Amino acid sequence: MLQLSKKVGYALIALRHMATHPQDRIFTAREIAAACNIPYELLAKILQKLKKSEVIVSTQGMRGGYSLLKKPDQIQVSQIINAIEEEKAIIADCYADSKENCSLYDTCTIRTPLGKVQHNLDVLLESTTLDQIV
Amino acid sequence: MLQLSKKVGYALIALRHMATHPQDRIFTAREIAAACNIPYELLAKILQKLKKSEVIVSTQGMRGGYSLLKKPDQIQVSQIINAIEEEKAIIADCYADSKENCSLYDTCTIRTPLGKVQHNLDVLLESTTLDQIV
DNA sequence: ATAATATAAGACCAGAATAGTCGTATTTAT
DNA sequence: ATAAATACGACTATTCTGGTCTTATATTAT
Repeated sequence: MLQLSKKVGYALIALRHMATHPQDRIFTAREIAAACNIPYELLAKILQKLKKSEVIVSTQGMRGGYSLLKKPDQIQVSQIINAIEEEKAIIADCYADSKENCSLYDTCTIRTPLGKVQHNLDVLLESTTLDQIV
Repeated sequence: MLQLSKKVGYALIALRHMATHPQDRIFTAREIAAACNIPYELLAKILQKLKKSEVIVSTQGMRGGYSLLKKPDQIQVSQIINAIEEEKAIIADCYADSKENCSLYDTCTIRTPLGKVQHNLDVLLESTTLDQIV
């Protein structure tokens, strides 16, 4: 519960691997998988998602691979999470879908405060960048 | 991902229901379930966990039920989560279990920073209390 | 041109976690 | 005694996740 998935963990480890080497280097998925002991096929999909989210760039074909698009201090943890866990609300929405179900009042007073918690969480994850993890 | 479970949501909704009524009232699980449109058996187990974690108190037998043990501003969101999701790490640990797996260096540099994120998350959830959600 | 090496993409499966149900025991007021 | 409530644990079904496999496409070396 409220735990980062293994995929996000793998993403962080892989990005860290890239960040701790010269910035212009190109890394193949296979190389990172071997170095970090991550299942290759799984990592390949993770890297593809990171590419779609413009965290890294790829060059296809022989001698291809991936490299960081931004500097580590420009890559937010929230961005990495969102790249892999495509767009879910961090905090659950209110489950009651009509006024009568849950509340005697007209205004839903649980959705908004939960949203605040979510927002605070967002801010926290946005303010943490890759360089703080490397 | 990084989403509160439905159970935690139900717990929050139920506690909110109790907090918006006179503090000395006793609520039956069935009453709350009906009012908040939550499956009764599921809510019953949730309330039992909240009782074990001393968020609410119960009186057994006929005319029994549950009532808040503390005032809403004394009930932390983190306490509610922990009551239901028995003791899990919020942020993933480092998955590499030996030096060779992940890093060229001796010290694991990913565990500690992630721990910082986790700590910030803990602080956030501890500093949010039920009264802010009601 | 052809072969080799790489990303790209999607189907597929197994195991874990979650949500929800059911049955039964126990407590207590009437 | 009986009715109404909590207490507790087994069970099921569904969803999520991690991981694998297959195929297609792009690029480069030869």
